[in-house]
Amino acid sequence: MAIEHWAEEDTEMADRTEGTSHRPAPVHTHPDDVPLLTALSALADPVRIQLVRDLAGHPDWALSCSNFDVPVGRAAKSHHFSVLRDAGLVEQRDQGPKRLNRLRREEFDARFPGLLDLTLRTDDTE
Amino acid sequence: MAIEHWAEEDTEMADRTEGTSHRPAPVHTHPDDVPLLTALSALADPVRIQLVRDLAGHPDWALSCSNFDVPVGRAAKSHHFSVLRDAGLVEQRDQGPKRLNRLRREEFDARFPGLLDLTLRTDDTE
DNA sequence: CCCAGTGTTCGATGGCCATCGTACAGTGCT
DNA sequence: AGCACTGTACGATGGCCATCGAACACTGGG
Repeated sequence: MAIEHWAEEDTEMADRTEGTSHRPAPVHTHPDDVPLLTALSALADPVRIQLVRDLAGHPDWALSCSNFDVPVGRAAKSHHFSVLRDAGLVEQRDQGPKRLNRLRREEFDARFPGLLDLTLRTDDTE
Repeated sequence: MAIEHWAEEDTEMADRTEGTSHRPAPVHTHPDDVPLLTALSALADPVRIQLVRDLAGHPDWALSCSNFDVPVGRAAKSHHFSVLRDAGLVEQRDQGPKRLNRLRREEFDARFPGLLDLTLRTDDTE
């Protein structure tokens, strides 16, 4: 299960409609291949929760990584997106120099029913 | 929100200046007072997941701490139960030298709908 | 009263992880 | 070409946390 249909390789050339990328494509993990512990660990971080929530508040592919307003530097932010990809929470697509993001709502919810909704709608009163 | 109703009764000793128990009662946190991040962090640990699952497989108050078969020493186990208490996942009650446990299913589920069920029934394929 | 069983606390340790700064690599624009 | 922008890779660092061993505290029973 969980077929990665992404296969993009550093093909030397050929003009493509939109795909000619000499840049390593982001590695994705399908939610079906994600252990529960990985999913929980991914969401057990304040910055990543904020990223997910922010992402949920915008249309798919609307936000590039730099558009997220989190109190960490670029390096850490990049790391967090990597974690979110590995947890099957985020899908990324390159467009120009930017890396657009999409929350994998349905796929993730199919694997971990309710977890994403919980993360999005729980009001953190403390 | 979250009233702790602690009226443990059965101690015979009439003379109670303040609980004849000479042992510090376990400190509990009601799920309503638990931030999402705390709940997720509590469950983002393999040993604690195992504890919760094991607990769910037995009737309330059926298991004392030593009855759980996890690959850690007593000290670490005690620490894990402390974390679970702070996350509103476990309630403990002293009986003799033992400390009996109960999974706070309904209260926790009311605060984080689906999270506990998810933890209990997700099959970890890897 | 001692003892065995149970659980907590303490200090120490090792490892993992979030973060930073910097350097580097692609991309598009002028 | 050069440049600004975007994101990643790398090494280092600091902190948090899971774990252990040992010491301690409480309980009930012989």
